[in-house]
Amino acid sequence: MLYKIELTDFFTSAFSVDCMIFGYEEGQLKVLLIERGVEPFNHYWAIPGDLVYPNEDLPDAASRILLELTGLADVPMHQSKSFGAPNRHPQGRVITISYFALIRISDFEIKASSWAEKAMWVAVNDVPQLAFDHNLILESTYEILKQKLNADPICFDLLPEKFTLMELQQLYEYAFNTTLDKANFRKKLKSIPLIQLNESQQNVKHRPAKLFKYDASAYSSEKHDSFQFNL
Amino acid sequence: MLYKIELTDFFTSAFSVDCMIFGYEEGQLKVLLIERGVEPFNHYWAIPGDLVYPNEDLPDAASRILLELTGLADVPMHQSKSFGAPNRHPQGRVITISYFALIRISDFEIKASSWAEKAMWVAVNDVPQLAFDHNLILESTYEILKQKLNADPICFDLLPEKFTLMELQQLYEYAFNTTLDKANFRKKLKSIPLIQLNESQQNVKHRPAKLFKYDASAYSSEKHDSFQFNL
DNA sequence: ATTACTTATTGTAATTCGTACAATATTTGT
DNA sequence: ACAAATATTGTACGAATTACAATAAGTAAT
Repeated sequence: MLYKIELTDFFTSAFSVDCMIFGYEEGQLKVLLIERGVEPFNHYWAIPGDLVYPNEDLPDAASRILLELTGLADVPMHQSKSFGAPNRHPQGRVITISYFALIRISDFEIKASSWAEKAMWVAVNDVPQLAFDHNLILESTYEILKQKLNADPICFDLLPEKFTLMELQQLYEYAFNTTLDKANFRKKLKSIPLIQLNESQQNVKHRPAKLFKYDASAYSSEKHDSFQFNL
Repeated sequence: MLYKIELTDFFTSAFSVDCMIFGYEEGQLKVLLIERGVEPFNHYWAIPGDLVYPNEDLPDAASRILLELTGLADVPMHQSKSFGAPNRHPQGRVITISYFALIRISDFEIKASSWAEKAMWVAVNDVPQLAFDHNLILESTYEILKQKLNADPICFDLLPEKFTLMELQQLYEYAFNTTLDKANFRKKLKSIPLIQLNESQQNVKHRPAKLFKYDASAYSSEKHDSFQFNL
């Protein structure tokens, strides 16, 4: 640098959090978007997010902002990545820390408020051009989600509490854009604690499938070596 | 909030990057630390890191700061996690984005400069109390490193260019604190493009092992399905 | 040169896991 | 009762994993 920078020159930035909320509905993975009602990017669709208060912790900010913009409360979020290109925000230097969560769409009611004009679930494969660098954030966070889907049994956060094995399989087929063998998929599930209920699918024109529940407490009481050494 | 916050109230924060540089030497995984020569936390050991210039991109800042403090240049870094507790920095609100890299210790010369009094390689299992929340950052980044070691062939960034299979095995045994069967370890390596050289270990009091090289270009020209579906 | 010693490297057998199908079972609707 | 549709289970084969054992190839002392 050619001139001396004072410490106070550094304290001229802001940061935001962006909350990518994933849900699964009608056989599609969807993400919750809002329509902005303020400048910049007025009337653009965007990932719900806003500036963090100067004294607010990041997870608290994520919860507050998600609630203010979309009405969603009590959604446990995970940190994703941070984005800090100098010109990503037209009003100044703003770094954003992105968070994500998986929820059951039917368990929540979304309601746009504050400066969000609308809130809507959009299929991840059908997302329009978004405000700021939000398309980049979305792509990047979707990759992280897929990694997690592969490593941890978080798929059950997306499905209804009672689900058929076929629904579970279709979620994976959709997320990874692949097809899986029914019989072999079920063999893989042997390692997961699923409880078969005495209930069946309703209103189908053929043999109904049994409904299952995921036994989260049984899973967490097992040991799960993360070490697999795949190279 | 009980009072109105102006937009300018948000632009009162700063952010930093912290660079966790991992190396492997004498059978130990080590991390590069500096001794601070400034307040706050004067004379504490710390992860090399500093405030980002208001117009600087994050990866550029990481490279600049690592060079200024430790003399390391041309080290490709990956983003780790971000830390933003409101009181993590005593002089104001500072969010830090942590980066990490793996290097061959012998390929670089470290030289403390700027406000770094010293720079030193420290075994990850022998790290003292650090400045700020750097112990937390270190633990968290070490976990991410282990994940990556398991998923990608990045172990070769830590080893010398020519290595024995036993050295490779010991790196994994050390990183994951486990023991592995020699014969079975080698079978796993069948899926990795290794080139056996016409050279052997030197100066050992027993049968010397053959030296190998990793063929990075062969690996990158192969297909590597990330989808494994472990649940 | 011969031999003991130490570690490198390869081999084997039993078992489990992954994969591609095929077969059977159970419900709906005619 | 029977066809239609999907659920669920089974089988067979090869690949991968695991726990050992056996062999090979150097060093160092006799």
